[in-house]
Amino acid sequence: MHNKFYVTTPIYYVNDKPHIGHAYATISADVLARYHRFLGHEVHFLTGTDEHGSKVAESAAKAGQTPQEFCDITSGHFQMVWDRLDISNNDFIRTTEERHKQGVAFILNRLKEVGAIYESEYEGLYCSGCEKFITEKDLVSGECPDHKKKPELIKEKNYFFKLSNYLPQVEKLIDEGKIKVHPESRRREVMGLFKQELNDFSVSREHVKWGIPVPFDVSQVIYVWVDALSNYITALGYGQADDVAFKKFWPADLHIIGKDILKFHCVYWPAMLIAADIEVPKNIFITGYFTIDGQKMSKTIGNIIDPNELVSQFGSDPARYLLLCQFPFGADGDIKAENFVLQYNSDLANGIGNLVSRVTAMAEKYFGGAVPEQDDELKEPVAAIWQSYQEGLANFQIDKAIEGIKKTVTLADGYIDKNKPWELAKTDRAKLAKVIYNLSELIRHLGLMVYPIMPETSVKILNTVGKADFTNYHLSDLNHWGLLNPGDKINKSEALFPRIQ
RNA sequence: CGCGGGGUAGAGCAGUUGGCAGCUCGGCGGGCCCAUAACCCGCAGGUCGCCGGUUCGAGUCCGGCCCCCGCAACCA
Repeated sequence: MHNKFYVTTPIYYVNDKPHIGHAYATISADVLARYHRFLGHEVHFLTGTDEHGSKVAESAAKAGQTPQEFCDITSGHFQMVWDRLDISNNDFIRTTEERHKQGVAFILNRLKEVGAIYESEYEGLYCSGCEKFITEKDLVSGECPDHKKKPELIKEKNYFFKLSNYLPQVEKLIDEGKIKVHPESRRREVMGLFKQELNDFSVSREHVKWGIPVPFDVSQVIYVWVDALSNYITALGYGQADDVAFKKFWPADLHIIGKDILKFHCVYWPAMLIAADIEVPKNIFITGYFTIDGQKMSKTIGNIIDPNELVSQFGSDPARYLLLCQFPFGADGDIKAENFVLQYNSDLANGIGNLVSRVTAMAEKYFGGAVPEQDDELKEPVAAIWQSYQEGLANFQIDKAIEGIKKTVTLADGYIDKNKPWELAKTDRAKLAKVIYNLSELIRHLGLMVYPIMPETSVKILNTVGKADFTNYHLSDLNHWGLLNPGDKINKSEALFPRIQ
């Protein structure tokens, strides 16, 4: 079963609008999904929205909507932006869907049956104005700042998950690499968590109304983590009548997550799966965080960038590229909004776009748009680039793929400058034919490399050399040298990425 | 002393086992004229967060300190 690939993004909380952090995680998953499809693997790519909890209910009330109406609208924002970004997900799970509710109820029952869940009491400060528990830190001179009331100390009955029972097994799985946590620095962070106190966690709430009822106690609602994490299997049909997809695709080959939810995915989730006797995910990749102009992204600072704006300004492919090229996959990085224009112009317009334009223009000008005789002068360097490109993506290093694309462009520009085709046109037609062949074939490779990251551009590039129809091929059929044949038609490319300003 | 990540050129980042500090963008100067005023070559720019230690030699190893970030409001 090594030719399937199941990749997930976090499910995004609907109490927020999509921002570039969400987009970064989702685009990354999309790149890997597209790459694996291109390898010929059977890919299942899941994303979705997390829709329960008191915050959602509050926001809905503020907006004068029912929680479900509110969720429909905000979940729609995510679906729309993924559509605009050409995200190729196979499924979109919403935690308010019936299939998910069924699956979660099944899981909770199962955890109860195996004795992983026990009843206990949660004690906390409760504000009747907020209708929720608040912490001491929230208090202003002993009162709830929103309602100017003293919260009462109350106890509520809750169900808890016996995390401690499973911690040694989870630690062992991660230590032995059965669950691979990437990058390495994050793996160390997770191993550090086991040395600290990790408490059993509550899986239900009595006062929250907007949620999935606990199947064995309807006075309670299932609390966030069991609800949210389970999406990765409920979407595949786990706990439902039709679980074919679950049998086929689980365990996940890759969960992509943000660092804020590392503990839940690397500790709680495997523990729940072990308790329920379900296989654990193979890889968990923690993405870095953007800071903007050195500052953390936040609503209060107001520096949040809407991915829709990027698409409107640059188009879908460039938006994808610009987000991915900021820093190595897995690292944090700072960005400046003004840099997007600079990078667009240098990498895309001057780099990829201009190269395709100059090569196809020369092919047309010197050989009437037909591929001249074959040659393999650039065969070796291209093979080397492919190797690091593929090794990189096999380890989820999207930055290596981008590096390969840049190297290919640099190789081609340098090759043109070295050989000066405009001089060969006057002095040495035979040599010119070889140079143009090498460049045309190189463009074809560039088109293939670009595919996972910029799918539309890939087709445009491959169209110029008449090789855009690759639906029935795998990458391994296409990424070796010499597939362009003498006489193949080359079409002069229009500007792929018009310069901005 | 809670745990973990990080501080390297104007900006964003690489730096494997300690051995002449690199990449991309931006700036400056040259070249070219096929191409989207694009491309190629060269130059400038760094007390590698601070202090101390080990060493023939430290961005890298050790100790201490400062600052930023995540775990821990909203949130990938």
